[in-house]
Amino acid sequence: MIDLKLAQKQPEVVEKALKERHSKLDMREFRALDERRRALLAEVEALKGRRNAASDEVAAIKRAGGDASDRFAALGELSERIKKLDAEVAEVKAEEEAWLLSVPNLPDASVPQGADEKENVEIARWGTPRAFDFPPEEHGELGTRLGGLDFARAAKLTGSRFVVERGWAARLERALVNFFLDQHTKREGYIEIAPPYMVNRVTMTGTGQLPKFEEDLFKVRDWDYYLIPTAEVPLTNLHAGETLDEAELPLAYCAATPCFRSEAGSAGKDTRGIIRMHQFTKVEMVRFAHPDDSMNQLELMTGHARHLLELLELPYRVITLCTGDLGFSAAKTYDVEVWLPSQNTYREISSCSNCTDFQARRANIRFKPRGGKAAWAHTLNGSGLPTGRTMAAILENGQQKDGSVVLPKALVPYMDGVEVIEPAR
RNA sequence: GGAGGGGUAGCGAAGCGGCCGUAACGCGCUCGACUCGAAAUCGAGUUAUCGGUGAGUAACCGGUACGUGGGUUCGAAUCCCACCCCCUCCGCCA
Repeated sequence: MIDLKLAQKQPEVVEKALKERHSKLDMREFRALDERRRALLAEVEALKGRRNAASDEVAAIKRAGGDASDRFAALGELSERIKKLDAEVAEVKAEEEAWLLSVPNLPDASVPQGADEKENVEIARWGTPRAFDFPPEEHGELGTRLGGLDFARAAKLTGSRFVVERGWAARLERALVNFFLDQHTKREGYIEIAPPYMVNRVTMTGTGQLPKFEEDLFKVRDWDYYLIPTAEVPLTNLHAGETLDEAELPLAYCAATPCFRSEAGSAGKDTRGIIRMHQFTKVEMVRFAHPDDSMNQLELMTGHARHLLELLELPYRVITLCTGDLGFSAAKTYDVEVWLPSQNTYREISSCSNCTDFQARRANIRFKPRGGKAAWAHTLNGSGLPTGRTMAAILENGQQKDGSVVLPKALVPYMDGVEVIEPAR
């Protein structure tokens, strides 16, 4: 949520941000609601002031042993008017709140201007895509041929956009989770969390998935619970409603969880392989930072995601999302894209964002300097990394002419010494 | 699922329908006194949020908040209803 005061006092700043993001929201709607709310509030507060004063008088009379019942009729009428006005204020306030909740975060000044993903800016590249002397096989086919991925049975069990992993693939999944978590917890100082995979509506609202993106979520029937689309949701909300000690910052968490996404609106996209599933496993990094330090923290955290790909010997590039392509909660986002030989292109494998105070304001996450006043903390999140897309990249980049796959050396200890996945015979 | 107890400031906790929300009391925290310094002791201070006036995140005036949402009442932390969470016990269960 953006700052109410900012919208009231510097509407031009919000207006500019909305324009940069190519949003259709109109500040005039907000202005009308805000003015109406304040007018109603002034009116009802004056009436309440009168009621309070009168109540004090009644109390004084009663204490003195007098009879104040002749005042009750007029006061009752006053209370009725207050009740009606209160209801009106609540209605307008709810509308105003809904409007504010639908406003995306303000892009950071360093974010490049642009309308859509075509105007994202590449800022770094690592590794060289391998030259193949045979046509590289797509990872879904490859994984199926090697007996690790089973889309047919997943479709039988559930439906499309699910996969069954068998043998080496299931083992590789577990190896990747352990490898990622070990890097984060042992080398980079993240605290490992095992959170709930279902959260309530308030939690989903805190990180910005609700109310706007309900159709992207799986909802639990008869409960106000949702399956998490990413561990960002429970991790960021860990400190919802809390005031952190400034000395604790930056605070870093990581978690490996399944992620559930309805993928509404992406019908027909990425239908092959395991790039876009309804369920996938991801290790997520979340950081709570001091406002003055959060942009440094974004660089640091993006570095953690990049380092994993370097250890896995997977070529990648990093892009800065332009204003038009930024996610709802983010002020600045780096996407890390891994090389996929079968598609002859880089595909997103990690998205690292600084949400500044946008989620903190929704979820009420603050920090307090010693002796100072509490302020909104900044929250950041990034993938580090999803197992599925990483597995896709490992399979495609490591494939050999003989149909086998050579695994990255860093994973061998996690695979009980297995270096190559051989075709079954 | 059943029975009972509870939810009030950073924490613990008191609170006969009006004199209790700048919320008793205790702890903590901040500042000061004492001290070479510290501890102990003593003194002072210490809720958040919204609206108005205002250049002001200063000051002043007012509103709101006792888990959440309703209700009763001239007036609710206090009475009634529903829901949420925590604790104890019972049942069921991986």
